[in-house]
Amino acid sequence: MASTNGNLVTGILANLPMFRHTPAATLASLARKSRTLHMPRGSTIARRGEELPGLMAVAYGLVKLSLRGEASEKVLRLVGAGDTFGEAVLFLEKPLPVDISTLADTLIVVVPADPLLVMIDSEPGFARAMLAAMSQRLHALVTDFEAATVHRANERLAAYLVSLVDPDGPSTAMLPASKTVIAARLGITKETLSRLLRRFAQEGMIAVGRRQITLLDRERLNAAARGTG
Amino acid sequence: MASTNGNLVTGILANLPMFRHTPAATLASLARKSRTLHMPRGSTIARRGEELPGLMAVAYGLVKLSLRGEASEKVLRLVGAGDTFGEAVLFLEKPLPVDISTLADTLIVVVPADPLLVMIDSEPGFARAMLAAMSQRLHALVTDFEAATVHRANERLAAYLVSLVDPDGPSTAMLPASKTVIAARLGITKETLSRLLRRFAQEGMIAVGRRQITLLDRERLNAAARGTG
DNA sequence: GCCTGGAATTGATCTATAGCAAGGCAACGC
DNA sequence: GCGTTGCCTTGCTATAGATCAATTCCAGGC
Repeated sequence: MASTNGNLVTGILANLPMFRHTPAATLASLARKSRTLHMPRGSTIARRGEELPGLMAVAYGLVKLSLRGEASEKVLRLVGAGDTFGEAVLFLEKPLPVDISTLADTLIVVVPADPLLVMIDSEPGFARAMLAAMSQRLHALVTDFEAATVHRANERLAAYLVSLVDPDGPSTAMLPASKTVIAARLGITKETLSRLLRRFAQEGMIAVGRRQITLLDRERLNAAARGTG
Repeated sequence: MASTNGNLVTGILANLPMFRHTPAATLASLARKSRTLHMPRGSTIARRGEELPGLMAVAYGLVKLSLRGEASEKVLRLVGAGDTFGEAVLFLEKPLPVDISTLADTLIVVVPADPLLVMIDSEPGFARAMLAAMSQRLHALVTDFEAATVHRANERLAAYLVSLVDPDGPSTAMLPASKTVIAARLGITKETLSRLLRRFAQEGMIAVGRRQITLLDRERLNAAARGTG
């Protein structure tokens, strides 16, 4: 469905870091070539092996990129409002290496590949913004890779909990998804997550209430994240 | 040390995929601004937290990018002749997330960041080549991530062994590094690697001689890599 | 040829985390 | 209210792979 509400789409694009320095006119033109994709919670957007119709920007909702081994799954990334995915497959002939689905009612802006490729050559600074975005993604992946391979489950969880809350704000945060999904994100089973949360709570480091987590002792959590606890 | 042998450097750069479509004159100019870095086996090129002086292209030798947890280490990537590293940190303010050292006597061409950034804006097609290179890297990392998190040690090893040999060439290949390093690359200990190799050999899937590996049954190896064995 | 040091093998344990099974709890429709 | 349906929790057991501890195997230097 071609968007009848160009302003909305333009606004969403304008707030993405990679378009921070793109002139308004160019952005409006890009928005006109884009379309929106509305998906209810639990929909499959694409499966491993398929292709993506363009760069995907999440306007609202929550998208899950995951790897599936028989039975269990590993969540590679959760993409929320104001974030994008699909950059890498734009510039490559390769098919998607992940499954993509929604964890909430979600609106996505689909920016087709062609105008983006044109912009890379014509719009000064855009290529660099895109490279910076991809570098960031690469960096984040390396960090996750490190967590998954050299740190243990309790360290990963501690680091994750700390990352959930604003460093100098209140110590309370909501989990962005169900504990089952969070567990898959952390590369552990829901059972292990449950046990670790209880242990942390018993040790007085956190308090848990449904999806709400309160950090009671950030010092010790940070130590635990480093394996120094 | 500024290179006194511009031809050599130009040739090395010309053979990198990302410069495939760069005009010879531009390449020569870039080569003039580059320098070479000769490091004996076992040298540390940079440590986590430091910065890199530019894009690093390996002319000959072998470079190891690794993550270190106390005691054990995980090898993220082995970079051989004709390959590059350090792209991501060029476009980001972030420090290196890995330790970098040489596993053999190595010559590196260091291409400083500034002229590359200029080329991104001025040289049509170069930005896209760079984006393609980074996409490839991202894709490879996702593949490794999947291997490390959803596949088991024997599956990872089977997949790795298959990837070592040319699909329609001879069934024999040399390990690119010591078994200790290969083990760290696969995210297992050298002891486990040793046991798995023996098991594969006993089951008639491979033959092992020092660093030489011969695949005797690719079918079963592929099955093992998929966990279907 | 003989030593010497790093790499590889092998065996004997140990442990973190998975897997299974059986509830428990909150939310929602009727 | 009261089942039904999805999470989530909790206890028990199983296991892949790590860790510890000896050897053994080479390759290179003298």
